[in-house]
This record gives sequence, C-alpha cells and structure tokens, in this order.
Amino acid sequence: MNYWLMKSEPDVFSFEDLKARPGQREPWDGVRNYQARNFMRDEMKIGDRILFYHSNTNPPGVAGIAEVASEPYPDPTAFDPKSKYFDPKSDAEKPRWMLVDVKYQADLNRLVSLEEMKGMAGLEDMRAIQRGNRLSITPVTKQEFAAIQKAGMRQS
DNA sequence: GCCAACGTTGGC
DNA sequence: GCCAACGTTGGC
Repeated sequence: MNYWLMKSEPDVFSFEDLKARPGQREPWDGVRNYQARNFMRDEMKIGDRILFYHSNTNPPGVAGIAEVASEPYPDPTAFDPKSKYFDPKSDAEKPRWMLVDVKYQADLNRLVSLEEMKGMAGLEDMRAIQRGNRLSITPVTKQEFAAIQKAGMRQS
C-alpha cells in the first residue's frame, strides 16, 4: 500500500465536505499539474491511504484520513467548456488529465497543523512541508503517515 | 494582501 | 532548446 498527501482548500472542498458527499466519495478533479497527474495515473492503487490536507487556511494542516477509491480515469471537467478547469487541448480521444476518486476513511481527533509537522521528529524529508512546495499531491512514507495519524489521534 | 517559489508559455 | 515573462500556489 502507498501513502499520499493531497491538498485542498477547505473553502473550495474540505474534509467535512468529503464526509457529506453521497457515498463519502468524490472525484479529485481539477488537477492541472503533470507531476500530480502522474501520481494519480501511474502510482495510485485502490486502498492507498491519503492525508487530507487543508491549504490556504489558518492554520493549514492535515484534517483527516481518506483513501483512493477508484482506478484512474479521464477528468471530465477538462472537456467541459463551462468548467473553470476546462482544457481545450484535452479531448476524449487523448485525455490529458486523469484523476481518481477519493473516499473518506477515518477521522482524526484534531487537526495536525503544518507548524506541528515541521517540528515532528521523522518528518524532515517530507516534501509537503518543505518551504516553497506547491505540488498538490505528494508521496508520504508509511512511517510519516503513521506519525501524523498518531499525532492527530492524540487529544490535545 | 504580500511575495517567494516554481511551473508553464512562447519568442527567438 | 534557452530563458524571460507570466500565472498560480500557498504560507504568512
């Protein structure tokens, strides 16, 4: 099993929003970065665990645990001229953007903030917490995932 | 709202 | 294929 960190702006789509969706699942649409797409298209497997991270909010941090819930498939928003994610260079014959469905998996007792993660032992190499990192999907090691989930289960 | 970081675009 | 200009992300 692989582990991931996926960012979302809670004003746009939060962990609570995911829990409230029918089936508690949602297509992870709108990714328009090739590295992030390649992770979804080439490396994600159903059942992979996800740290659901809230960005562009105060404080930013990991809000809950999700999982990969589908095989990769073309991002339909790329074909929709009315979508803000519309990409005229993507077509159904040769779709440029692929996504997976993401599903709620478990709650944390509290948010694990970016600030806290930066101070945690064992997370020094985590790409998601490096300064200047903008990639919305990054791989996480099993140990990093476990440390963050454990921190989030501790009552503060 | 500022701005550093960095991915993408397009002229050459 | 280089690289300057531009746009976006996201912490602060």
